[in-house]
Amino acid sequence: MKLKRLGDIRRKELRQAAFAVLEREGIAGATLEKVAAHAGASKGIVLHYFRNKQELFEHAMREANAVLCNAVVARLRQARTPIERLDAVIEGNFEEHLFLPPLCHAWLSLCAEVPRDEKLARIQKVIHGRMRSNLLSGLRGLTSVADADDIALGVTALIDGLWLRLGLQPGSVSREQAIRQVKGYVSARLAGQERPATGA
Amino acid sequence: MKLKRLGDIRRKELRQAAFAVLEREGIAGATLEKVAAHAGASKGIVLHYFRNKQELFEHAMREANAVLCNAVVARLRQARTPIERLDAVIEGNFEEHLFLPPLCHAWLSLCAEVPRDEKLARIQKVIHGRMRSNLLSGLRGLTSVADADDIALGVTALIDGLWLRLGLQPGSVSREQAIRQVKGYVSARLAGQERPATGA
DNA sequence: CTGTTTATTGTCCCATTGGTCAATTCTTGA
DNA sequence: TCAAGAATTGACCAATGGGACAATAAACAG
Repeated sequence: MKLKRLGDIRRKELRQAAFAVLEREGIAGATLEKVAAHAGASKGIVLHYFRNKQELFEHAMREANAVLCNAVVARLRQARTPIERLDAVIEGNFEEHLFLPPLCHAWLSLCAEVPRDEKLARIQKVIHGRMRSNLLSGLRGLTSVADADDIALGVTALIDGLWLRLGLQPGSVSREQAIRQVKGYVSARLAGQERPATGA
Repeated sequence: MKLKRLGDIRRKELRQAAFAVLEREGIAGATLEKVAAHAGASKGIVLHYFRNKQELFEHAMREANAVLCNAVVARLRQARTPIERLDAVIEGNFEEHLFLPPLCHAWLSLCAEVPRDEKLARIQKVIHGRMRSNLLSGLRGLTSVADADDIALGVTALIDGLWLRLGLQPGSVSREQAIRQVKGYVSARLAGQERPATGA
């Protein structure tokens, strides 16, 4: 196994520090100085490893996403049936050590900047695309293509919404509640797909 | 009808300007100067009517919420049956002139500050509480209390999630799609309530 | 008409911030 | 051992932002 170059280590430390500061301070309060302090370094070092503030936080978003993504992928690897794959995605998105208010706060701050940062937008798009395709890998075979698409959209929205709720009112949604909620949604949709929806 | 005092007019102009700036610039880029410029006034006037920046944006959030709330209330007034009340809430939350990316962007920026602003948190809580109670006014009578609570949580989360999607990828969700999605959710949950959910 | 309150502006101030840079220390390969 | 390159720091800078304030203009009450 190849040893890590010092630069890579620093970069990782710094983007983690950036994310940590984001959790506490939000995008407006997340300054280079604070990030440096949190990493136990000087401001200069931050700009030595990242061209500018934007780039730093773009990497912070990638980092955070990778963590969440790994949780899902790990579960996905052990899933055999479509239902198991579905559950893997759902449960992975609410893993105990991830489904926490601070993480959500940081994520929210980054999402709020998406409209003004092309790179962030691209990252966001990739993230969402992967979540969607993970879901579809389970939903195919359980229902028609059109319904699968529709349900996948619903599930992603529901998951995002539950995360948001956690961030806005910590404690109002438990991990178990969230999982039950999403699973309930999926099973209800799958069971009722042949019935038309309510009124216009 | 009593004439409005000048102060009230100014205050309204300013908090609307604040919201408009928020749409474009996000919380980090929304400066007093820009708000003043957008309202065609000087920075001084902003701090004449609002104690500080925080207070200004708190009022901006109240303002924006009132608009969205009115849309729902107007529809709610014409609803007679529980189903109609439910649809009123759902459709009101995706009204054509409201379900727009810029509005969502501003909303996101404000939500991202909730964890660091007690007042914003309170406002958010009230908003969510009202949405929930509006939903429950429809759901009661259609299902048990426990299920109503559960479905109400799901609906609010789903609505939030769809808004988020709109903000992060404008054009990826249409108003009609969103409405269909939420209505489909409700009807599926109501139809399948006697059936247990999928695996653990 | 006049004194008082209210609205509004522009200026000033100080703290902060992102970013640059030269100087210094640390690594490391030859 | 030593020179070249990388890492790291701290000083510095220009720009900006929030907020205070005094001065002026407008509205208004008596």
